[in-house]
Amino acid sequence: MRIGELSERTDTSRRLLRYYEEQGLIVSSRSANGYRNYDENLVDRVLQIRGLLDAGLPTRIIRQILPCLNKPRAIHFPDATPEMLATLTLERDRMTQRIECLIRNRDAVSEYLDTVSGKRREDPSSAATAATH
DNA sequence: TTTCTTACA
DNA sequence: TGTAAGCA
Repeated sequence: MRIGELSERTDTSRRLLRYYEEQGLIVSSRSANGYRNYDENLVDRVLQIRGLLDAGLPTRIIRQILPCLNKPRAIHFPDATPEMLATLTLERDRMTQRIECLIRNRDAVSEYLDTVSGKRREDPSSAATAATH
């Protein structure tokens, strides 16, 4: 498929798709006219990349861990370099921190919402206590 | 019309 | 990342 279709199917701008390719996150072949040609499996790959990006991982990390995320369970001890395991562990822990922070903020927002909907205007300003990293 | 590259905001 | 220019 061409960039337009991949863009629509992944809800990602063409600009970003070209950027991901430039960063080595995805690959493509070229048609005679120079147009990029993407494989079907790139749809899921792009979606996963965006997920990782949303999780806060920088493209350089994604580039190095994407290959091991694709071939999970398989006992590929041979290519599991200690550096990679270290970065994966670090990133996982960062994700955990983000999740915990999100949970606190969500609960704070919920509390505020409950207070407001309950017509409890006693002290709305102190209802929600937002958490920071 | 769609995509391409390059470059600026 | 968006957008614009100038091609193909």
